[in-house]
Amino acid sequence: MAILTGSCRFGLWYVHVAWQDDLIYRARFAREGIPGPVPGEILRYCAGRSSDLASLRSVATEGDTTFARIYRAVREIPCGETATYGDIALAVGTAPRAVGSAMARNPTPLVIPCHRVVAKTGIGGFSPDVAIKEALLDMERRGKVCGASEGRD
DNA sequence: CCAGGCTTGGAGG
DNA sequence: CCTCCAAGCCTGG
Repeated sequence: MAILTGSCRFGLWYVHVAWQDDLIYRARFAREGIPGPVPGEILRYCAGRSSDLASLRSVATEGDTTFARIYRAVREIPCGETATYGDIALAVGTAPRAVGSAMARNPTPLVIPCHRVVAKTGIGGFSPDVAIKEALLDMERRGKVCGASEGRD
């Protein structure tokens, strides 16, 4: 079966996803949408409904490179919570700056919740727009999207 | 090899 | 409180 591509809306943005079953190859935020399906969990998450992004896998966590280890550590941050670049660096055994680089190049945002990694003093950065990060964190803090899709509400 | 990145902590005004 | 500066780590060109 071939890799699927599609997008779904998130506020003023669209999330483009390249995937196959529960494995995500690529995700990115863009101004325009493209036709095609996205995984149900991502669809529900973007709609602000109960979902479980942790059930999805990312190609970014494969291998034993420093970046892969960073992505695995980031993936363990619970929905609704945050960790600093320094926290992740300490856990992985690298420097905060390296964590920042890894987040900036995260090939699968959402699946690798780089939006939950904040600076020690502030929210930190997020491309293409830090407003997306704020929206995601705000949404998670309200608990609506956290947890398996048990529907309800 | 070198620039640059979603950092951080310390020095100094 | 704010600006400036260097240490430190990794990846892509």
